[in-house]
This record gives sequence, C-alpha cells and structure tokens, in this order.
Amino acid sequence: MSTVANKKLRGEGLRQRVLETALGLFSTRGYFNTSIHDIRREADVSIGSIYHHFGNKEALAKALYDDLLERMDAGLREVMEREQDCRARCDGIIAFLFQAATEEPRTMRFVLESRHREFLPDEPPVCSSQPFMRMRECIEQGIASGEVRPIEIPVAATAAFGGAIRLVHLHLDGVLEQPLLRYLTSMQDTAWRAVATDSSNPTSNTIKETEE
Amino acid sequence: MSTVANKKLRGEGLRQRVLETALGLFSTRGYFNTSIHDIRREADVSIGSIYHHFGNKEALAKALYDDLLERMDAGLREVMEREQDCRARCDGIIAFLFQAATEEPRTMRFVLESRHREFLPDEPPVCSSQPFMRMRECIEQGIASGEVRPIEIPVAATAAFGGAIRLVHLHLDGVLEQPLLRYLTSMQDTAWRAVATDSSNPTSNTIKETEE
DNA sequence: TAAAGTAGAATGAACGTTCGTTCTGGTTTT
DNA sequence: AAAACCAGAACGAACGTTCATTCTACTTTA
Repeated sequence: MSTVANKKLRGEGLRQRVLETALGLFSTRGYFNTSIHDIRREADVSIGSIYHHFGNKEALAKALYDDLLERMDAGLREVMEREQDCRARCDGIIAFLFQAATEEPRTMRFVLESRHREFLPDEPPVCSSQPFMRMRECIEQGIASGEVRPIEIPVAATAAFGGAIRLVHLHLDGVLEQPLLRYLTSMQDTAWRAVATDSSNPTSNTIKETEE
Repeated sequence: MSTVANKKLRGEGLRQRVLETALGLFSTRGYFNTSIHDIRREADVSIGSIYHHFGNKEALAKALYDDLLERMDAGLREVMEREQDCRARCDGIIAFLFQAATEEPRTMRFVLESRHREFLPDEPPVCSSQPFMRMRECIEQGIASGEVRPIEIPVAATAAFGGAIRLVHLHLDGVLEQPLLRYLTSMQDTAWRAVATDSSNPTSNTIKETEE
C-alpha cells in the first residue's frame, strides 16, 4: 500500500512525490537497502521520470538532504528571530528539535541518524551544516553576553544540546516510555544548568516565576 | 598496501585478521561500501576462509559488533568497580570514552556511528546495549544516593553523557581544533553541573584540583 | 618409522541475482 | 513543430554466496 495518493502526476508534483517516497524509504530501511526500483514502485512513477528529475540515486539523496536541512534551518532561524536572550533561544531550539522529532520523525531520522558520508562522500559532516552551526553560534553569543560560562565553545555547544539530541535519538529508536515532549521542560532546565553562569543558574529552587 | 602482516595464517589467527580488516574497512567506508571481496583482498585471505569462519557477511559484522561492544563494556565495568561515588564514576566514564575515541577511533566509529540496524536488522538499538545501560544505571544510583537531582532517568542519563558523546562525534568527524582529551576536565565539570544536586554542585568556583 | 588414512581448513572460479543506469520510443506541453 | 517529460524494457557491472577441490596437520596402521 502506498503512502501517497495515486493520481498520476507530472512535473514538480511528481518530483515532490519522489522526494516524499524516498524520505520514507531511506529513513526506515536506509539508503543502501532502498533501490531506485523500490522508490519507483512505491511512488508509482517510472524509472525514466526519476532519472529525468534527479540524474542519479546519489543526487536524489542529496536533493532530499538539502531540502530537509533547509527546512530545519528555517525552523531554527525562526527561533533565533523570535527569542533574544540565550536561555530563551536554547529552550526554543530544544523545543523545536523535540517538536520536529515528534511530528516529522522521518525527517529527523534522515537528518540525524543516517550516515550521509557513506552515500554522499563529498558532503561535509552534519555537524558542519547550517542548523548545527546556528546552535553553536547561539552559544557563542551567550558566552559573549555573559549568560553562558566562558568555557571552550565545542564543550559548551555539545553540553547545551547534546543531551537533547541524544534524547531525540532514544525517541526515534523507540526506547522512551513517555512521549518525547513530556521531557521537554526538564531537559531544557537540565541543559541550561550545564552551561549557565552561576549567577543565572537556579541554586536551590527549580521554579522560575519571572522573565529576565 | 595492507595494514596487516602478510604471513599466511590459519585458524584463529586468520579469523582475527579478518575481523581487524573488516573493522578498518567498515569504519572508514561503511558496511555497504565494503564488499567481501574488498576484505578478502586487504586481509590477504580467501573468500572461502571468510565464509568458513563467519558464514556470511552479516554474521561477520555481528561478530565484530559483539566483540567491540564487549570490549567497551569491559572498560566501563572497570570504571564502575574502581570508582564508588556517582561523580567519580561519571568522570571516569567520560574519560574512558575520550580515551577510547583517541586511541581506537575505528572501534568508536563502528560502535557509535554506524547504523547497525541497517545491516543487523534483528539487533536492538545501540542505546539498549550493555555499555549504554551501564551509564544509565550509574545515573540511577546517583539519584538514589542523592548525588543527582531527582529528574526523569532518560533526561538525567542523556544530559550526563550526551554532551560527551556528541563531542566524541565531532572528534571522529575531524572538526575539533584541539585534541579531544584537551576538553576532558571541562566536559566532565560541565556534564556534572547539569545533573548534580545543588548542594553537590560548585556555585562560584570552577577550579577543582584533580589528578591527571 | 614410514605409509596410509582422515578431518576440516583454505581456496578461488563460477553462479545467479540485484542494482543503478541507459536507451528508445511515446506523450504532453508550449 | 519543437521541447520537455514520461514509460519501461534492456543492459552490464558488481555483489554475496556456493562448491568441488586442494592443502595441512594429525592419527592410525603396518
């Protein structure tokens, strides 16, 4: 049974259907366990169409990868624009990650879990991609403004978001008892404790009533 | 050029050579980009020998995976035995991860980075494997003893070790400026701040004299 | 002690299948 | 009419695997 409507499509619509189908197959079976013929069958298009639009399998994966990274980055840009101080931004980023992992697990699986370098050898590692650079940047500014302790950037960035990212992995692997979003505020608080300066860190109570 | 000596081997020696070669190829090119013929060539053994010892490609990967997980687990068991309080154990675990990633990057890459479920479909996710369960257990005991704040176990465990694990990923991806071990004490301190109870958390000084 | 026998480890050519890709011929759009 | 798009049969290289055979080390027989 196909996950997409079976009305015959052409042009951009067809292209999108192929991308959608490829995302589904790549994220569940993996790139190497998915053949072009599999995609053809499930998307209900022809081999010729796929090669007309994408050229080859690797380019199809790259198009999908770029598309998803751009969408993720758009989400993060939105957070960075909406929130101004570092704490609010970190919270927003984690919330965005959790929400995306909940609503679009396939996207998250493909971006976060698959080893892109195995099938896109010329692509830089994910951690150098825009979304991840944005997280790093957020932390850098936090250090500059004094909200974050002055420690090495890579340590601060991984400490701030590494826990959340690992929790997303556990969620995608299906080993969490509770829905991911149930852990959100707890994770935000815990992550912030790791990197916050002592003055901006709660010392004996975890309840924060006021915005700063 | 082969990375192993080229004296003809038989029995267990041959088996080990195949495993060693497979680790090298799997961890750099990935499972699907490595053919049995590649392993045969680099290990300087025959196709038949490989099938005699392992049965098929998947079983070879599984044998390697089990072997490496067991070795990692042995390292963690040793830490848990040597250290008694939760803080020292967390520090020890992170130190072990960093050291292993530095000295045996291929092992770490294969255990941490490759998507096992793509080629070992019946294997549970890495996060359910012994080494990861041991980390979780350590945190559970920390909560019981009052050293760790009473928060959800998955949040505490990922917060305690997620940052370190992500930093290991950055190291393996070659995007860190400094050697991984240069970040060790900073990462240990930062990770502990995330999960420690307020009483056991440093509030205004970051300097802690520890032996290295 | 030498010869014959035996188990199983090692070998590599060959096989069937799958895969990514190409190609030719048709259809739709402009 | 030209250009863009779609269809799917056909192709050839590469892959995991098999299997008949050879080789090696050890045991038994004479």
